[in-house]
Amino acid sequence: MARQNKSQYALLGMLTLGAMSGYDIKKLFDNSLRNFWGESFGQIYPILRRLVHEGLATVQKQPENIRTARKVYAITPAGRAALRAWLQEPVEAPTFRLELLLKLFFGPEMPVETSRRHVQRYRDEAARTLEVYEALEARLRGERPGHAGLAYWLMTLDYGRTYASGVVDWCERTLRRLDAQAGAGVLAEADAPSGAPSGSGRS
Amino acid sequence: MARQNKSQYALLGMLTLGAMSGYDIKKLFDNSLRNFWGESFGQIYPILRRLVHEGLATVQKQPENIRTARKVYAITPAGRAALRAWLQEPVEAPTFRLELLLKLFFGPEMPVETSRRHVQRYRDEAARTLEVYEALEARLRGERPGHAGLAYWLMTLDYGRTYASGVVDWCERTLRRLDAQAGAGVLAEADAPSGAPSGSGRS
DNA sequence: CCACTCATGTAAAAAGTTACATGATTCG
DNA sequence: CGAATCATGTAACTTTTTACATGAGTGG
Repeated sequence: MARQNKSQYALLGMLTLGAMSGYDIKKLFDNSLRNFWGESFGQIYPILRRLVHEGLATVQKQPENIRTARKVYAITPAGRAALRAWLQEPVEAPTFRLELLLKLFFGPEMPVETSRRHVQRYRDEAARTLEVYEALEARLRGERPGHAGLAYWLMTLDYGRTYASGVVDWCERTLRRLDAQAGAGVLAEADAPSGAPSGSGRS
Repeated sequence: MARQNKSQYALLGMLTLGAMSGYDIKKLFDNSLRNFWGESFGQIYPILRRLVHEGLATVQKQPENIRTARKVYAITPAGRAALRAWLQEPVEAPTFRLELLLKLFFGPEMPVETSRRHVQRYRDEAARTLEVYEALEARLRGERPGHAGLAYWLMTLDYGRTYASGVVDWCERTLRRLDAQAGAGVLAEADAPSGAPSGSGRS
C-alpha cells in the first residue's frame, strides 16, 4: 500500500549530484536521462516544495529578494537517508506501453504499407538515438573523468545503446517480414475499406 | 491538442479479433499483450460503455435479464473506421520509466552489492520472460495456423524476444562491470551505513 | 526590440491504478 | 461447502501532462 512516489526519489537522486534548481533538474533529465526517465515542471516544482517541507532538502534564493529568483535546492542528510532506503528496495517490474507494437498487432486492419511506414520511422528514430548515445558517451568520458558516478552512467548508457541497436535490428527484420506479407497477396484485401473479416466467431 | 486516449483504440482493436466481454479483453491483454500493453478493469468497463454510447460498439447481454450477466461487445463499422483512422496516424514516441536504470544511475549512493542484486534479479526475470515467449510462440503457431493476424502477432513476439534477450546480455555485461567496480576498492566506502560520503561538497 | 533561454509556479484535465462491492458458477 | 474463476462495475485516489501566467536577462 501507500503507492510510493518515484518522482520524489528521482529528484532527491539528482540533488546528490550537487545543489541545483528545478530548472537545472529538468535540464538534467532532458539531457542525460531522457532515455529512461523524465519529469515535467508540473511535477518538479511541487515536489521540491514538499521535499523542503519534509526536511529532505533545503532551499536558498540566489539573488535573494526578487520574486522570480533562481532557487537552489540541496539534499539534507535526512533526504539522503530516504533516498538510500528507496535504493535498497527491490525494483518494481516496469509496464510498457508501446504504441508501435499495439498498432502492429492490429496489422490486418490496415494496409501493409502503413505498418511498414510505422516500422521504418521507428527504425530511423532508433538509429538517430544510437548516434546521440555515441556522442554522449564520448562527452561523458571526456568531461568527467574520475567522477564517482561515471562507471554507473556508462552502464545506463550501455543499456540505451543495447536497446536502440536491438530495435534497429528488429525493425529491419520486421520490414523484410512485412514485404513478404505484402507479396503474399494480402495487399488486395488490406486495401479494402471496412467489411467484416472472415472468421469472427467466438470459441 | 485533445490528447487522444489510446486505451479506447486498444479496446476497439481487441474487438476486431471477435466479439467479446470486458473480462475477455482483460484476459487477452494479460495473456497475449502483456509485454507491450495492458489495461485495468477500471479503464475497460467505463470505456466500453462510452464506445457503445458513441456508436463505435454494440452490446448484447448473454443470458439476458440477470443483472450481473456477461455482456458481449462487438465493433461497429463506425468503430472500425475510428480504429483505422488511428492506425494511420504516426506512432508517438514512447517515454520510458525504468526504475532499474534510475537506481543504477545513483549507484554511488549504495553498496555495489545492492546494484548487483537489482541487476541480477532483472536478468532472472528477463530470462524467465524469454522462456514464456518461446512457449507462446509455439502455442500461437499451433493454435491459429493461417489466421490473418498470425504473422503480425509473431512480429510483436519477436520484439519481445529481442528485447528480453538484449536485457539478459546487458545484465550480464553489467554484472561484470559491477564486479570490476567492487574490486576497484569502492566496496569499503560503499558498504558504509549512511553518513555523508567523502566528497559531498557542492561545487 | 525581438526572440530565445532562463526561471518559477499554478490550475485543470486526463489518464490510470487500486480497492472495494456484488454475485453467479464450477470444481474438488 | 469452500475456493477459485467468471463477471461487472464504481469511487477514491494517485500520478502525470498540458496549458497557462509571469517575468528577467542576453544576443543579434
